[in-house]
Amino acid sequence: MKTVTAEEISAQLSEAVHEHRLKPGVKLREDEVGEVFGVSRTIVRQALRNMAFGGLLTIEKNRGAYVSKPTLREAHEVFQARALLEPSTARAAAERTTSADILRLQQHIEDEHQALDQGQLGLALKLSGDFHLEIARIADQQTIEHFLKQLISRSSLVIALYWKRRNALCENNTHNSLVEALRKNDGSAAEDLMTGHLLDIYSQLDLREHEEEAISLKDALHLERTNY
Amino acid sequence: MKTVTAEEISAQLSEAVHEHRLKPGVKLREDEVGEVFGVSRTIVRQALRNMAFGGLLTIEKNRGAYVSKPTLREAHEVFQARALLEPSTARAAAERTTSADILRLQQHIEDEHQALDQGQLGLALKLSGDFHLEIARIADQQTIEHFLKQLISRSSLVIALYWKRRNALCENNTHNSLVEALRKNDGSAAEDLMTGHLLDIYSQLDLREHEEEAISLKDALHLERTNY
DNA sequence: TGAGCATATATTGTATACAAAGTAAAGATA
DNA sequence: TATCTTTACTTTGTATACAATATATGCTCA
Repeated sequence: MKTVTAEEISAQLSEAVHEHRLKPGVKLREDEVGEVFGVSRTIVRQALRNMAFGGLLTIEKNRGAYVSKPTLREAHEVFQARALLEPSTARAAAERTTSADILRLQQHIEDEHQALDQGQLGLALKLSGDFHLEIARIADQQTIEHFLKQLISRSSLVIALYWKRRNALCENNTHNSLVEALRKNDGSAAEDLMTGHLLDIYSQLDLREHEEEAISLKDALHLERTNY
Repeated sequence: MKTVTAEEISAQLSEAVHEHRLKPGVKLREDEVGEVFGVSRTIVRQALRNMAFGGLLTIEKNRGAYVSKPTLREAHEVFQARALLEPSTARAAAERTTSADILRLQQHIEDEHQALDQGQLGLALKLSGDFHLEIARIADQQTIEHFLKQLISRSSLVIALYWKRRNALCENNTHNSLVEALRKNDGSAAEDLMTGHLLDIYSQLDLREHEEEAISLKDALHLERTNY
């Protein structure tokens, strides 16, 4: 009988968050998670703490672990950080891309399209993120890849909260253009395309100030009462 | 009686690593650490895992936690990542720097000089790192600051392993110039100075291939015997 | 009723006990 | 003497028990 490690648990949970099967604000009880994976709370707690370190979960003392709800400020920061890391990484990748890499990237894009056609929005989102990670892998930059993994996960949370048009994930050719630039080993083009691509995503978010969410239902009802 | 948290332990251990009181390769036994801080292994393990996530420690299954020994490759990657993050951050900081910030930075530099004068190389190194973090704080970029914290810690490991001149930490005016650029809210200058500063540190590392370290003393003796 | 309080339950936090793996020391054999 | 094996010991890995805290439920009293 194979024993499940904390890393495997956090990987699976992260994937679920990334695919929006676990939405921001959802609580992850230690017992519950432990039962699902057949391990004790000891292991679960390791997994949850790891995820919290990457910003995917927020652990409130004595209250538990919740899927993070990035604030507007965090949303901005995540994309600002990506804007610093990814374009240069794309440039570096372009100079090292092999034909095997191209095949893999094209497969990625294909999978993504297929997921979209089948209405699996979450899966498509996950694959789209993996595409970006793949570029960091090609650039052979493990440290940046490590950071990017966290940023892309958090991007997924941002998208869950702030995406403008909920139902229409627009078809996008940028990934294809990027692959083409990589294939031609054109670093400058890859860098520029990545910069534009990130701005594109960023601009599709609704990052205006939202009215503060009601603290509780009770308070919300109070509010209504005073207003009428 | 105040109870010590995992975060406090990892903070203290990180500081010790940063100041080269704990050198690369040193093992941190759970019992030992727990005794020092007066907590059980449960808490210690949390602290150690957190540090491992940031790359400061390396945990080998069933063998324990060791202060990381960055490879040459990792050394390069750390400074490449810093080169992507820090210049832009310095620029952003310049546009938001207040006179209070300037005072704090100048205090930092003064403390650093004092530490150097007193021969406290480790402390000086730590303060120098904090200077860089302070700039990220001024830029008001928590996400980047979080990453930078990890990168700067790892830089300290890199310096411990690959610094060219062991005994002479050269006096350096770049930090002063940077403060001056920030004071004048001159973003371009700050960005350029930071770029140069990082290259400067980078160039003072001996990042050529070292001969592979002997696996063990025993093997080393074997080698000698066959050579003579 | 409804607010405040007391009790009960559920959930997380920490320490400890035991299991599993690694390490070192002593002894056996060639 | 050198290598291999066995044994004892040390250290880490995991589960569990208990403590502390938070949440929910029911009760009292205005």
